[in-house]
Amino acid sequence: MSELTLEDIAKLAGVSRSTVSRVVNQHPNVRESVRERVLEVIQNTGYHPNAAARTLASQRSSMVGLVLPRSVSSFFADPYFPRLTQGIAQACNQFDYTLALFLVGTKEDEEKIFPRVSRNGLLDGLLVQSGQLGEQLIDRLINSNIPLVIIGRPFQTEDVSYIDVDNVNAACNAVSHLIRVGYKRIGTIAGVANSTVSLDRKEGYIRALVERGRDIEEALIAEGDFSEASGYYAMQQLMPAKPDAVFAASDLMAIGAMRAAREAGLSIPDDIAFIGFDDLPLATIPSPTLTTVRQPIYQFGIQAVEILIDLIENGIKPARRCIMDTELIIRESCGAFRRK
Amino acid sequence: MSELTLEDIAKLAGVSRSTVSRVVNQHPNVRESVRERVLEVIQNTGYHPNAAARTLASQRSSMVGLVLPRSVSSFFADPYFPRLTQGIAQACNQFDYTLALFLVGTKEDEEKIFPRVSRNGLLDGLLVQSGQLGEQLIDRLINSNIPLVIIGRPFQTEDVSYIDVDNVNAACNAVSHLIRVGYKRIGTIAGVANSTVSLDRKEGYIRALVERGRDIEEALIAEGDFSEASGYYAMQQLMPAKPDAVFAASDLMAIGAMRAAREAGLSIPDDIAFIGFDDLPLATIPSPTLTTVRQPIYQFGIQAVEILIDLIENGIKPARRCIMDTELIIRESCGAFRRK
DNA sequence: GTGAAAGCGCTAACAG
DNA sequence: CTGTTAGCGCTTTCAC
Repeated sequence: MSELTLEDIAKLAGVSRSTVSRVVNQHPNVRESVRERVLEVIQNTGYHPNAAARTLASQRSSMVGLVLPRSVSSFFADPYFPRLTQGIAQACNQFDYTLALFLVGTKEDEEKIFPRVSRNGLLDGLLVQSGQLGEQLIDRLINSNIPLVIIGRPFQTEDVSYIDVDNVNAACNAVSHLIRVGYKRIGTIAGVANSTVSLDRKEGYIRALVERGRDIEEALIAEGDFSEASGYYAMQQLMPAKPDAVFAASDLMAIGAMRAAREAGLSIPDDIAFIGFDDLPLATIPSPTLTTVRQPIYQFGIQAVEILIDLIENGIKPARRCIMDTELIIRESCGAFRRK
Repeated sequence: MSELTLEDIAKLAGVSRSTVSRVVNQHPNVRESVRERVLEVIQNTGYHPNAAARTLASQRSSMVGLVLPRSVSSFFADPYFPRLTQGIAQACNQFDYTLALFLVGTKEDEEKIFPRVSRNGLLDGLLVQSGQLGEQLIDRLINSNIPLVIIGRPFQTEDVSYIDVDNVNAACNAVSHLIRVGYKRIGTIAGVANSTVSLDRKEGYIRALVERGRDIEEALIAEGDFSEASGYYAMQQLMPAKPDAVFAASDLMAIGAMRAAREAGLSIPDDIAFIGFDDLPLATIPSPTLTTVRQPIYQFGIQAVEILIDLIENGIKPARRCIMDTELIIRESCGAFRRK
């Protein structure tokens, strides 16, 4: 089919190239009759403007990139990322942007990818999942001055646009709920310590206990990597401290922890209660179903894109911030329905 | 930083634009000393060629698209897709291609996306997940003559490059295994009927039974949509027919079915055995662990990209085909370890 | 409202 | 081996 150019269409419609360009770009200054004629030719020929030429001339590609850094790529096992990606892709469709996906596995990948994500790289803007410590990619990107939205609170927050949930409060609420229901020895399975999410959720856990005058016991704090398996192992570590409730920093870890508890002969939530974080669809599958902190993951993706497009179209200063709400979804695993 | 052009670098290095271009593109015809000098300037300035200009001039973008059509987008809940995407992204990194991701949710999305994925759309080639009936997008794409690799056997197979596993054989082997272990009333939970995967796996199920002279009972055949929940419901439908083994067309459905069986008070694999398909990481989590047909999902992605690049660089004729091997992974749920 | 003309930054013959 | 010269297909002033 087509290898048609603007010039060809212009000739066929009996107008100049500029006029066709105006029609294509919905520019107002075109006589209605002319517009119709041109549109018809475009229809009939199945013409589509050449994206590269357009990008070169207009300095706009209508493409944004999503960068999922090193530590994250393996997390692709966590439904969180597909869901986030889906929200982002959905928003891109809606706003007529194309989404480029960069999974950064290694330091080497990072080098390779850099030219493609920095200015001149065919991208109008960038979404970067972060919150990792020592993410030097982020610093380079910030310096390169490309519109950039960080997903998850970054360590350095000056002059950076980002979107996040209030992890501290969310975690604090979840743990407070456990206290309210009557649990005494509440443990937590935190995420890897080099990320803001993990730190914030752990801080929320601590805050809830401190607010009620409870002691913080190191033996009641374990660490996982957000995976099911890590939740399972973390729970085994917690066991000797005899927790009667556990707040896990992700649903997957909560589910792994429940598995460990069940294997150890504990009954949920009578012997031990659990609360997770995310509210993935699979939270409703185990029995008992999982009480968890709902994050609006999909909305998160949509928002991120909206902010990015704002940055692209209206300049990157001042930095935009967006903190989204969470909600404690009470199901069976926290014992609220039984103990009360 | 940089808004530098080839021209600038040329001036700084005291050579012509073409020479710089040659250096950048690793063209051999450059004197070593000159190359070094140019390279140094590039280093110092942090110059990166403008991708749009390059694409326009060379008619190559080094970008490929991955299209996940309508029916599939919701399936993003199935770890299969993230895993596949990961393989593809990995291969793209390796071969220095950028990956554009298109999640087609609605018919409307399809229209919007079309210009961006057809010729002129900034993409050198396309990977399309398919095997759906009535995927008219595919036909349009084939006609548009863009290098295209279909992931999953498409309905129309003439002149199309695709990559798939031998689903018929794989399913047949799985079911034969159940027969060998001694199960008598083997049911299946098939996928939605409008896809080649579902059809092929169901055919394999039937073939295995027929080969052993067994009857096909409609009441032992249920249908799901590959999700956990659909496996759960399909199992409930199967229950009245009293199957003593079930082959499910996906791990997720197998897990859902096992949940239903357990709730009905059946013990696995003593009362009823299960085999899944995919071998997702979560197949090892339930107890008993899930026997399943392993697909090399990640490798699948890598292969697909390799074929696509071959198509891009060496022309799209003749169509390439690639059928990958599967492997039956025997764990606990099929009862092989107990019954024998 | 419309056309002519000048690039956007790069690649790729073609001479030399 | 290197520089000169055309474009790639489109957007965007600037006149008319």
